[in-house]
Amino acid sequence: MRQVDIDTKMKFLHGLSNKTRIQILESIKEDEKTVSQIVQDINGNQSNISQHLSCLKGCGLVVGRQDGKYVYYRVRNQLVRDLLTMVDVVLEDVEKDVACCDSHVE
Amino acid sequence: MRQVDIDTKMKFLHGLSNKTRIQILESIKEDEKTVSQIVQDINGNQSNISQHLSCLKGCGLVVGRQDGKYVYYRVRNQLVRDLLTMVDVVLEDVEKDVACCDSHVE
DNA sequence: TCATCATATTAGCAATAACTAATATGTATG
DNA sequence: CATACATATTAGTTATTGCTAATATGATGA
Repeated sequence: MRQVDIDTKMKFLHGLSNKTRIQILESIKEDEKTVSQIVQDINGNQSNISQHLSCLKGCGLVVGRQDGKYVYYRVRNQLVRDLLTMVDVVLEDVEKDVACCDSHVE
Repeated sequence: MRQVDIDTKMKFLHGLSNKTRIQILESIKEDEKTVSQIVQDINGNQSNISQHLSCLKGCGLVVGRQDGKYVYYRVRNQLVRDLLTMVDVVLEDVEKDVACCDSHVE
């Protein structure tokens, strides 16, 4: 396996480290949305969401396209979608594992 | 797909949001190590590494076992290992994608 | 071209997180 | 039971991040 540059990797993972950003990703995981739709969707602040979208774009997690006065954002591709799904799957597994097996260690 | 609690998810993802923690995970991805081995391995500070290990344990990403005066840490299980691998895979794909297709958008 | 609407950017403040040094806990061994 | 060593915890400081409000940019259409 090739070695991925750690700083590039951190920049990428940084995209997943904030609640609002995760909410955005969940919101647009299946279909693209305009900024204002996202703002409504997750009940956020326009400036804030815009900044987070810019961050997510910088991380490569989402892409945007302008259509008239709207900008539509979507998750970059299926692989990124798969990664998001995998996070949920692994988390669920870990939760189960912790519940049953870590009790005596705590 | 079941809806994962967002705050639980954030706690989990927080484990992946720091460079030192990622270095730790990479260091113990294949085989377990003691705290001091990890400290050496990534050239870190004992207190700092210990705190990060505690964080990673809290996130469910790693587990520790005491053996005499040593504590061995390892990545929790194969699924977590797979997730770490997947991050690298997706990142690599995104990098390639950005390099070839996002230039005119930047 | 002016007014309006969608989005982006900036600046300043508030909240979190990370780091270091010092100290505490706990395990082994003479 | 005293000493040494491995790890954990705490406290204080610094650095990073996120938020909000205000303003700027850029597109549309009267």
